[in-house]
Amino acid sequence: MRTIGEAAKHSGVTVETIRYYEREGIVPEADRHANGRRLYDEAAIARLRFIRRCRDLGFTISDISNLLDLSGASSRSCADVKEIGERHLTQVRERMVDLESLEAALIELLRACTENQADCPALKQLFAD
Amino acid sequence: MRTIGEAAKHSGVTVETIRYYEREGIVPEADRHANGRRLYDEAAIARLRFIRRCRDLGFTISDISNLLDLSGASSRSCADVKEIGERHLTQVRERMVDLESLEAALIELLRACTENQADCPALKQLFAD
DNA sequence: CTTGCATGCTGTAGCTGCTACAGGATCAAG
DNA sequence: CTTGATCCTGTAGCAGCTACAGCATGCAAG
Repeated sequence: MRTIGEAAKHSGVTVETIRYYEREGIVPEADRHANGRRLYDEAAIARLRFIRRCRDLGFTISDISNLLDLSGASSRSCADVKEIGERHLTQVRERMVDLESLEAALIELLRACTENQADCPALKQLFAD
Repeated sequence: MRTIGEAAKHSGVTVETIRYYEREGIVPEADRHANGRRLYDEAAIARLRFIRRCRDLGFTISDISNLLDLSGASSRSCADVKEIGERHLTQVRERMVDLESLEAALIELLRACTENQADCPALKQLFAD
């Protein structure tokens, strides 16, 4: 059984964030030592690491809660995981498309804005009726 | 001089958001009618429209404040605008790169996860040491 | 045995950029 | 005069943490 600091090191989740996850019910309440300090076994640390990886993959906390539930359930879990993952993948791709049009718009905005002119064409465009 | 509702319609910024911008000092305090209601002239509405367009381009409120300041200043403003714009463009491109590796990681994660198996390979991978 | 630093605890406020009320006043039309 | 739209202020909520304050405890060095 490890302290919260060690759990943080082994999971890649900060101490503050671990406590936040517990407060929000994203992970179950940790066991406590007689002195009141939290204690983490390997399963609890694996759960934190799992959350960390999911966050790195951009999943929402809500999705992660569902994934954690599925990891407990046995039946159909692979299909459900796949569904959550593909929905997220779709959202990632939508964001990429958004960023591409953003990029194009920014390039277009700054195109005319090359000289050290007082009357900036970019500002003019943004202020136009 | 228009009411806040009309300013909202003409600028594309909602009534609530206009009040929020004022509260936060992002736009100057609006003039008031004798009855206490806010009044907006064309310049104020153009400012709101400007903010709206900048937000659509993904600029932060902090950048937008700077851009608004520059639109008042005369000297060097085009070079400064260009700098803010290009810094933002760089960030947009960084986010695109991030999303691309996210996409790749998600595809890889879900690759093995095709069958309706009970022991989901994706979950297994996320839980691994 | 003491000193002092690291770590732990709870509780609360802040970040970004809004959005959504509650609870009331006022206006404009029928 | 009534009704419904619009306005006002003030406050709380969203996501997902992060950063304290203010205190208690543990552990190693001297």
